[in-house]
Amino acid sequence: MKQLPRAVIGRLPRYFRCLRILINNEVLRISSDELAGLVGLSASQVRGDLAALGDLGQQGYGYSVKTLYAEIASRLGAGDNFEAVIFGATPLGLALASGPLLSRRGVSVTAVLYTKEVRTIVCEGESPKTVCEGVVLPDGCRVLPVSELESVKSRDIAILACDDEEAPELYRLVADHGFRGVWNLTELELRGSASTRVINARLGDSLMILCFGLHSGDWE
Amino acid sequence: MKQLPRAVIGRLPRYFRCLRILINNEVLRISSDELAGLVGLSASQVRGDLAALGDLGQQGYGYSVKTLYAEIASRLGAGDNFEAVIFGATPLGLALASGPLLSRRGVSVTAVLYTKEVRTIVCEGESPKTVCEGVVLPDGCRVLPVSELESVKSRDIAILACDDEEAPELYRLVADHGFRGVWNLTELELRGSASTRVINARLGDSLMILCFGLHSGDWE
DNA sequence: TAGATTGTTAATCGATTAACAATC
DNA sequence: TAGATTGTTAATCGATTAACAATC
Repeated sequence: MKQLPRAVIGRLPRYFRCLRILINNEVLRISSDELAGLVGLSASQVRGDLAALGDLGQQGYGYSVKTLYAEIASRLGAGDNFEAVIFGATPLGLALASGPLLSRRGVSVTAVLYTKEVRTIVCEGESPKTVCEGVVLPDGCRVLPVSELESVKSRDIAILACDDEEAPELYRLVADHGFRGVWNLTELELRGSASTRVINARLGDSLMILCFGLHSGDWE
Repeated sequence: MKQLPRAVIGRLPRYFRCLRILINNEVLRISSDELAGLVGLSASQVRGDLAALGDLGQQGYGYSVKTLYAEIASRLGAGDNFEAVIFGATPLGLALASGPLLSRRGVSVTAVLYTKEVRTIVCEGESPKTVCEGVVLPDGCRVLPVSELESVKSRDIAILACDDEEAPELYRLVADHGFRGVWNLTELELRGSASTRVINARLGDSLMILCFGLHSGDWE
C-alpha cells in the first residue's frame, strides 16, 4: 500500500461525506466530473486523488459509489470502531456526545467527563439519557467527574471540549493515561508526541477566514 | 496593500489565537523562533508569513506582541463587529451562541432561529437568558422561529447549525435574504456565489484525519 | 465500432526551507 | 562593537492543471 500524499489524505473525509449522501440517494455510479461538482474540486484532481487510492474506476463508465465509499472509509479507519472519551461536559462537548457527527464516522462515546460540578440534569435511570433539551446521550455513555477517569476503559481518542484554561492540565492527564489520539476542540494549539497524536480542530479559524473574506472583498 | 498568499491567510487565525494568549500573559516581545514553537511552524515560515503582512519586526529584537496582534486582527476583520444569525437551535447552535468562540473574534449573535418547535426552556424575561444548563445567550440575542427571519436585521453572517437535511433549504433562504457570508457547520458541501460567500467548516473532517492517523500508524 | 471516461504524464504553479546579508 | 534576530533570496519540494493516450 503506497503512502498517500498529505494533500490527498486531507481531502478524503470530503469524499467520504459526499459519497455517503450519494449512497443514501441510491446513486450507483458517478463520473469524476459529477463527483468533482459535489466535492468542489476539479475533475482532474478527483481522478488524481482516486487513482492514488488504487484501481477504483472503470474507463468509459466511471466509479461505483459503493466501492469508492468502502475503500475511502476503510482507508480512513472509519470501520475501526474507535472509542472516545469527551473531556468537558460543556455545551459543545454535550453537543458532540449527542449528535450524529461521531457515530457517522464509526466513533462511539463511552463517557463524558466533567471538571466543574454542574447542576446537570441527568436522569441516570433513563435510557437514552436526557441531559437537557435536545441532548440525549447514546447508550453506554456515562457522565462522570474527571477524577473517575480510571474507571473508564477506552484509550483510543480523547476529545478535549473543555474550557481553554483547563486544556493544558487535561491534556497532560490524557497523555499520562495513554490515550492514542487527541481531538482538540479548544483554542489552544497542542503538540502531539510519539505516543499521543494530536489534531487541533481549529473550529474558529474557518470562521475567521470567512470574516477575512467579508472584510477584504477580494478573495476568490 | 499587497494580496496575501492563500496559505498565509489560512494561518493568520492561528497567530491570532496564540498572540491573544501571549497578550493575556502580558508578554511584550517575541522572536520568530519562540512564536514558531507556539504555533507549531518553523521560524523561517513565521518570518515569511509576518514579512508578508508588512514591516512588523525589528532586527535584533523580534516582534512586539501587541503590534502583531493588532495588525493580524485588523487584517482578518476581527474588529469589524460582524453580526451573525444562527440557523438551528440545535445543541451545536446553542453551544456557539453561548460560548466565547464568536465573541472573541468580534462576531456577535443577534438571533438563534429554530425550525422545529422545540420544548426549549427559555426564560424570556431573564437577562442573560438561560436556555438550558450551561447555555446562557448573550444580551440582545433573540430566539425565534425561522419564519420570523424578516424581523431580524443582521445580514452579515448566517451560521448554519441545523440538521443536515434542512441545510439545502435554509441555505436558499439565507442566500435569498442577502446574507453576505455563510459559515456552514453541517456535513454538506455548499458552494458560494458572487453575492454569498460560503465557508464549509468541515468540523468532522479533522476527526477523520485523526482516525486515519490511529488507523495507519505511519503519519508524521 | 463509437462514445465515454479513466489513469497518467509533463508543465506549471505555489509553498516551504535553509542560508545569510542586512540591521537593530 | 558584539550579539541577536529579522527580511529576503535561491533552491527545493509538493500540489495542481490540462491534455491525451489507454481502455472499457
